[in-house]
Amino acid sequence: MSQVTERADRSEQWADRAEAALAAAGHRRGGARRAVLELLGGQECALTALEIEDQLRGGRRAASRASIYRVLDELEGLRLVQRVETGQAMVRYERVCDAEEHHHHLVCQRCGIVIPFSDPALERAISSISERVPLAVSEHEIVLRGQCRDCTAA
Amino acid sequence: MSQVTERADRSEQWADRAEAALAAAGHRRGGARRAVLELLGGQECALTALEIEDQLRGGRRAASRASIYRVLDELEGLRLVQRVETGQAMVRYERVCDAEEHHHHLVCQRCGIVIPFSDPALERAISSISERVPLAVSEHEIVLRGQCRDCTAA
DNA sequence: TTCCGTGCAAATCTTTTGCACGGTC
DNA sequence: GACCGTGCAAAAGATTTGCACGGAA
Repeated sequence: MSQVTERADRSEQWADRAEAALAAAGHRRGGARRAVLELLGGQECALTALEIEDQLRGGRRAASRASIYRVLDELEGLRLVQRVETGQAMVRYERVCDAEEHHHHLVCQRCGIVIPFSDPALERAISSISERVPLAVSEHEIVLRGQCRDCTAA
Repeated sequence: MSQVTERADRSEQWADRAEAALAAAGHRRGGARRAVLELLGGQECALTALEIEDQLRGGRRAASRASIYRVLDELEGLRLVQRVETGQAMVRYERVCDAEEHHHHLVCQRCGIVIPFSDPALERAISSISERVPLAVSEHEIVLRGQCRDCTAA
């Protein structure tokens, strides 16, 4: 099976799993939500609410901005989606996935591009800290900022 | 010299150094800016613009919200202040200090309290990553979220 | 005297909310 | 048929901007 197909499968998996979780939580189905789920499922990294709105208007089924925020909020509550604070004007959202896909973000301060990265040693350091800190840690977020290669070249 | 006095000195140092940097960058003096500098200099951790406004109105010299945002923006540009994205509604700001005071943040998702922490192993992991990543890293930010002891007890 | 820093008020922009309609269960 | 999800429009809230005045250089 090709990598592309694998990814498509995994995306569908996530959207389906999310819809099942929503149903289990007592939610009904709806077009706007399904569209957001499918879009997020196919994304590797974080999108803003406005990017989601644009992409949905461009393809699939359009959804109103209010519905997008509502869906994202529900999904965040169920831990299916997480917010990413890139330090730009808007909050970004991405699907929560299994440990092996867990990642953090690089943000270019010039062009704003967001690039995912992951590092096992970093995760170990975080776990270790989490045990020694006066807080029951349930999640962590790491952002590295700087200038990306394209912007450095330009 | 007592710890308290040391801290007071360090705060003044920061405010003075910041004012010098501002002057070097061609800025004139001003009351609102001085008030913000003195307040931030005396803080160990990050404040929101609105918290700054409240504290200034309570003591020292009051400053308008617009001026506070303008001052924070200037200071951020000069790398004297850094934004902290705690994932709450508002951005927080804190003074940038020397390496030994460099820290990150714990955020309670229930009560919103922000607690600083630091960890050398974590910094090493970050430095190591910074060299291997497709971005010229100039800063990093780490936030651990969870529930603080008070909220767990309550 | 020139120009910048400040305050006030208005504008901007993201995110949230109230309400009515239509679809899901 | 009851209730929830959705869209629209208005509201809310943080941050930014335009403008005029007073103080710093």
